[in-house]
Amino acid sequence: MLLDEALHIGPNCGSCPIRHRAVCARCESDELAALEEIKFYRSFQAGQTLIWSGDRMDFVASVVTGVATLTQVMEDGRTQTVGLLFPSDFVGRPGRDTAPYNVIATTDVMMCCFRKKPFEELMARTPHIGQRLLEMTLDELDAAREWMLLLGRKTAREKIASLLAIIARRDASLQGQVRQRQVTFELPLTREAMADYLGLTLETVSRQISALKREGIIELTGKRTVHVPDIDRLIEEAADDADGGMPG
Amino acid sequence: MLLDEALHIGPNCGSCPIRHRAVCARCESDELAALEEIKFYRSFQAGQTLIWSGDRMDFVASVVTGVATLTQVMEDGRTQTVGLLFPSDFVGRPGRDTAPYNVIATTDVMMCCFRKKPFEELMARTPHIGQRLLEMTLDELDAAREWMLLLGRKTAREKIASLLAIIARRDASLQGQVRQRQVTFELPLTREAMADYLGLTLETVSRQISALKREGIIELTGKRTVHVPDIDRLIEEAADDADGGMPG
DNA sequence: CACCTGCTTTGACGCAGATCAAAGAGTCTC
DNA sequence: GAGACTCTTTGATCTGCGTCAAAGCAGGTG
Repeated sequence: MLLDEALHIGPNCGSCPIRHRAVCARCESDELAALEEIKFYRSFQAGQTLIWSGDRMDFVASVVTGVATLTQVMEDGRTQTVGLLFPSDFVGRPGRDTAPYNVIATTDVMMCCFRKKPFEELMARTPHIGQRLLEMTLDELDAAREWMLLLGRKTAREKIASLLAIIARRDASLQGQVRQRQVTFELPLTREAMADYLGLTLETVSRQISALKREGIIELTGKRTVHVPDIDRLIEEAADDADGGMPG
Repeated sequence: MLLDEALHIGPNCGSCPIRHRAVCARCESDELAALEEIKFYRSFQAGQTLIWSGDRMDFVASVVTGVATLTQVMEDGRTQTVGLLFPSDFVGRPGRDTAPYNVIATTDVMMCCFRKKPFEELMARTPHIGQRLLEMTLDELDAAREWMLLLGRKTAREKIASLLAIIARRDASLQGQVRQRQVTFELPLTREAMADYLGLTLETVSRQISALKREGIIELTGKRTVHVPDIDRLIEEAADDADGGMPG
């Protein structure tokens, strides 16, 4: 299924689904042409580790379709996910050559990769790429800090509600939808992956999801399809101030 | 005392203590001259809130001396510090005009401020500033993600040891020291500020510090002066892999 | 079909860290 | 130098979440 998409995406940036959100968003057609020269697609299956922490990185990349996680693992096995990568998110850091985290596909994933050396040279020549990357990095920093509040101070229930709200929001924005009261989406993560992201155990994740279900805040079809009858109630459970961190 | 320093720092970037680490690090002399035109110094006392979350920000700034925190506060008062600002660290975000966090001085602080509008214009013209800011933002993102591991997965004791190790390291690097087995430094934070950064209560912070003292891993003179007889033992307690996150 | 294997749910119990409470220690003011 | 204030330490108790254990529920395979 993902391979089909790959065929459709082809080598032409003009028809790329993340053209206007990714690191290339601000590029003019000549800059885009230069990027096309050094890009290549790679696809991965759900569960595969794309990049191992400590490995040499000879490319940087954008997620085109699918979801991946950035995770850190301590020597004794304790695991913390430090970032969720959705379509248009950027992987890798210009000017560094070993990966600091594991990157793991949690669904099938398609990546648009650029060889690192030429990408860095291109960045030095074309300010639009660096500008966009700065913007995206600042957004990621904000997201990381929002997550620090979650990890440090929220209860298990608030953590789950926050995660569901964030996935619902990203899912909607990918489809360019306006904000709606009801939403339905697929969970791109196993209970264990959620636990790793939320700083919980998988048992606690399961129990809290059951509790939200019991109280009618969410409805499940199978284990992975979530329906939220009233998004505001979910956001209330997340204990975020204001609007739950809508882009602004 | 800080006011004395302010007099000494004066308008001349050439003699600035953070000249080679701050956002202006890569600037040539003409770029520096342009920055000097729009800069001004402000100093604050320990405990003062420099910036309130939600406030309009009409400047960006570098910390010259002292330490400040970035903190988020939930509606019910739960507080999480999401960043420590040491000398040379940057505050504010070009292209955004309301502050997302409280910025609080935990010691007396001197800031080198730039009016936002002219700074943004300057950034558009001089790539060196944007490049350096990207580099610094990527470093902050790494630090935020390291902190996510701490908040999500470390024990109270490991959290305290990690914080002490980080302060010791930043303190040493500010004085350009090589790595030594023994170090002594001042804690720039109250127990409560430490708790807010570590996702703990102040009582737990106090208990864990007492425990580390009892076991000879640290020694205290007064409440704030910490002597570490063997930094490697402290890093071991922090449960970081490898070298405890030395710059690399 | 029976038997995997991976993911999830639910239950019983224990503990690290939170909460509540009180007292010590340093500094400032009058 | 007595009182007030802030910061810190220490003790007693409580609780949310982790740990350990077992069973349910797909989907895949011979």
